[in-house]
Amino acid sequence: MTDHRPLTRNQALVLETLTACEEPLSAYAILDRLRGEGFRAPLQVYRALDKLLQTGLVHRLDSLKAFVACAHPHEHGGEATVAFAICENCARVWEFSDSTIEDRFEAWAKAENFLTRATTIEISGLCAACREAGAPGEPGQPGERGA
Amino acid sequence: MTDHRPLTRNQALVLETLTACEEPLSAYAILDRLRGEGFRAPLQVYRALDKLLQTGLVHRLDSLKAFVACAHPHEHGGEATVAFAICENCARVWEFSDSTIEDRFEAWAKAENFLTRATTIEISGLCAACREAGAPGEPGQPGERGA
DNA sequence: AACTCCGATGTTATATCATTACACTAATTG
DNA sequence: CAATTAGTGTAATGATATAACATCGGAGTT
Repeated sequence: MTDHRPLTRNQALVLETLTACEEPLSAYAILDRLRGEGFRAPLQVYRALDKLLQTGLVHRLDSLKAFVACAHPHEHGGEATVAFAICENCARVWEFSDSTIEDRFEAWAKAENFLTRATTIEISGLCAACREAGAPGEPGQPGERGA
Repeated sequence: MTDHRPLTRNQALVLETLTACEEPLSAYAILDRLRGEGFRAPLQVYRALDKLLQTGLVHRLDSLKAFVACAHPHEHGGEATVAFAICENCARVWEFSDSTIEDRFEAWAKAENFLTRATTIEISGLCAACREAGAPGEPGQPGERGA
């Protein structure tokens, strides 16, 4: 299924850009970072992303309209169900999977005779570091949104 | 948290539009359906949607960039975690929740000290009726994507 | 009533995200 | 070499969402 032809220059550049960045990047943010490499139009980015998404090397975060390099590209060939936790303060992303959760979704699908094609799970909130630092949104933290 | 002031005219119109429709609607589709009621600009829709999303009467489906009326508006005040199954063929949406799944997410969050604010779960695939009808995408079905 | 606050509204313009259409290149394979 | 297939470059456009600004109207004052 996942055809493993080598990455083209554009695909490699886009993947490198995402891998080098801690945070998700929008397609246009990727474009801006690659202008020095000759990128000029959004399509150059979107086309590379299409391929990288197909092969599971990159994920799209719908809730952010942004893209991240896969944290575990070797582990799944784009098959497994993955959940993302996204810090609203620092924008970092944690990628994890849970077989119990997968089982429950499968059970629901079986009961409803629903044929699952793709599952998107995104959790927004505050990561541990940002909570400690008293990032906005943490209840009980002084000095924020007082009025 | 969920303040229950009555809906304004614009909010009520947007909610009625979504409730009357079996499928999710984009903001611009809602706008078009409400031009007869005097709607002229996207903001009129987006502002009503903001309120309806806050109160949990409407959900946004990130994967479709579209909005649906909540199927169980009385049950949760916008608090519970809900999963959506979306048929790629007929566009209908099933809304369900599963306490085991919620528990697993909570367990992950606790272990990582992550403060969850919102959870988005969207499953794309084919519903039972569309599978039976041989909708595109169903493997083993004759007459589709032969070449 | 006059005053103030706040949420909602109407309108224009603009920002952001994504795709269509078309012409062309390069590698693969019969 | 012809045919096929993926990829590329460019311009134009479509689709989704928000910013900025002026105004309105109800609720609670004083």
